[in-house]
Amino acid sequence: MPGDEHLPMANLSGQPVDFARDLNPEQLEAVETLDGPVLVIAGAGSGKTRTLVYRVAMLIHKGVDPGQILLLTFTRKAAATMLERASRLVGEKCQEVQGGTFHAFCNHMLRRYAPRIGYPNNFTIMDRGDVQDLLRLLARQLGLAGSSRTFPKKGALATIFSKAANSHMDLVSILENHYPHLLEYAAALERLSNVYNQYKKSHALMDYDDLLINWRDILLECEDVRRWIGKRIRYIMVDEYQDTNKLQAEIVKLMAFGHNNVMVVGDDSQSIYSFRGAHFKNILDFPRLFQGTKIIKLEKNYRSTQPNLDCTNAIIANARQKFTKRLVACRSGGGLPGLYVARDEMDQARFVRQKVEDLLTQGIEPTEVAVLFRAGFHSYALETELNTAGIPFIKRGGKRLVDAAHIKDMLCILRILINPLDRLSCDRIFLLIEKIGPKTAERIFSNLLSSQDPLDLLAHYPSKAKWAAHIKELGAMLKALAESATGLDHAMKRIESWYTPYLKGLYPDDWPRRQQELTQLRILSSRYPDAVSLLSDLAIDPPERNETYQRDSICLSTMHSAKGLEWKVVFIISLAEGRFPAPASTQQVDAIEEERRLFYVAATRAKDQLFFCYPAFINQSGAGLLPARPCRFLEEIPGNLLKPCKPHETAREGHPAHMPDRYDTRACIPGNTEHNEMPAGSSGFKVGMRVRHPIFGPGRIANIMDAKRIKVMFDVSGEKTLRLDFTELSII
DNA sequence: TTTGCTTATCTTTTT
DNA sequence: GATAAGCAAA
Repeated sequence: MPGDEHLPMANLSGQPVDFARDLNPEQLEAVETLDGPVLVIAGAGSGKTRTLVYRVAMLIHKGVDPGQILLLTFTRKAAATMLERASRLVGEKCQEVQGGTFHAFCNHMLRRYAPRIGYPNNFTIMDRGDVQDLLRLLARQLGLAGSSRTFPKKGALATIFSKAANSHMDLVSILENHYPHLLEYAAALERLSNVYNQYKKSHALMDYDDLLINWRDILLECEDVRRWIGKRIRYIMVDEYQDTNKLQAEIVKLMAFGHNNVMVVGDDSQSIYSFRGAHFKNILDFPRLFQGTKIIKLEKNYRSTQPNLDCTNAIIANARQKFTKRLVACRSGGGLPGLYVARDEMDQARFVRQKVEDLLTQGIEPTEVAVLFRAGFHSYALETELNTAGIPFIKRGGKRLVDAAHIKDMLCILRILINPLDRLSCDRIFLLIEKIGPKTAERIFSNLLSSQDPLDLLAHYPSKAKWAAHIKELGAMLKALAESATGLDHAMKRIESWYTPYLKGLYPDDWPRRQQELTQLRILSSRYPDAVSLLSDLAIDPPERNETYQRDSICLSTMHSAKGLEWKVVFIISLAEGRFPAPASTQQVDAIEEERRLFYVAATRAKDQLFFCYPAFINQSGAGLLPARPCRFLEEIPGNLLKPCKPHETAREGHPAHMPDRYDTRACIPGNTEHNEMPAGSSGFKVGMRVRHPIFGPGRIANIMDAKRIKVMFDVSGEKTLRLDFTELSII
């Protein structure tokens, strides 16, 4: 690239940006292709972010107005990080670049254009919990709720409706494809779905999907908006494109009206959000959506050391779907990833804690250490361990601040201020008051419905019942807040002082802890001008629960939330069957393949050191402590690519006494399977046992036909009948 | 009608 | 180990 053509840019070091020096040829090509559709297929750790950052810098360098650049990423934080890095290259101008998530951007646009489709600008966004509550209410009203024990639960309902919305299919096809056992309820679900959609429209409510659907519809129906946005935004970039769905692809296409300057970046082997309607095929469909797409592949891995990459390659090599690229490592050196077989989850937690302590004394920054796991609750034991050891951590994923009951209570007051006839919020608040149950709450609400001024009615509620005084107090506060324009800050303080007695009554044991979270909420809300923007932001971009701003915290995260991040040292824990892959995913081959990609995502987060860890005994709900096998993906990694870790000497002292003596941790190390090989023809097999075949892989015994023949349902290749005298089946 | 008590049931992942 | 649903008493 001829550097002298470029005006020198003022980066922080005072040196002009040297694109050719800082980027490899493929990255450079992506950065320099400014016009037309571009698809960048980028492997894990291939400098995806770097490429996007430099492209933003290049666009600005070429004189593009920063306000005309849109950077859509998976989280708002990711966008902020990228723009911060870009501003180090080209200065402050980057702050004008539009950046954020799809949902946040759609929300932003809808606050302006919602009236086009019959919504007010101050519509309320429902999070998943709100949707579930509303569905339960509507199902009850339709008389569907108690109709049968097999009627889908509210969570399942929300998932089904959302899937239909995101994948552009009608309800019946979704049921046929994914939930055949619910087909008998097709008519009822259809009715519920219609009622739900109508209710949302008539009550100014939108769920996450509506943010996308409604913005898409406005773009489709209003040519002037389409033209306006096409002029307003000249360059669109989308990160993590493998995790977008059809709806989002449509929106991108519509917004690129008139210029088609779209660059999407993604990795089909890291697609882990199919439950949200994403499919890795979407990224491969991009060239068909945009004629003349330039395809660039980034296949060099800059993040990980070779031994780590050998492991991750082994994981993805067994995927059924063969992926579009092959990763080559750039870094050399580094030790083998460690494998620790813990006795149970307590021991696992101790191991991680001790390793972390070692690392910290070695001078590794806490922020360079992460512990990853499949589900939020897998880290409970570790959290306790770290707390007692005094090691600060932040947890990503799992329970959120806005899920806490006391936070919801506070926010419901704000919602009532925006819309006094918000049925669910009113219910929630009325039920706080003593002697008001479901029936009374409903009666009060129906009175509100038929009144001219609902808040005024509350403030002077005509009733001699014990609870009436509390209702009046509530009404008076709401009325005062609605009529005064003293700002959100003041309102939050007022609401909190109203709520405090309820908080103490509701949670006599731990109200101080909860009150701290209320303070956290107040600090958070002080950054917002009004309740509408606070509520929509909380719904779209929920803050971490213990965002304590501790700089020196290690990170505990679900594998999903670790997407796009990297650390020097990464522990992946609870890699035992029954924990990972998620038990719910082991029924379908597609789902298992997604779990594999998830494992791949997790393992590729490590720069230097990687530790796999699993407990040999896990606590299964109800059944108590059960022996567990290592996760199937872990077993697929050749034993010579891993280094077994020994437990710490000090850890030994604390061993639980109930562990069987004959249990030998070496037995579970992959590659060391002699111990459990069954002699051919042995009758040691039982129906339901998990077995492994040298070619077909893992499976479950479906039937034992006679002494020599056995039927096995293999996880990947389906049911096979095997002759025991010819095969080497091992129990796993 | 509300409330308090018991029991069963599960636990993916997230914008 | 939290949380919802079910049942009996106030």
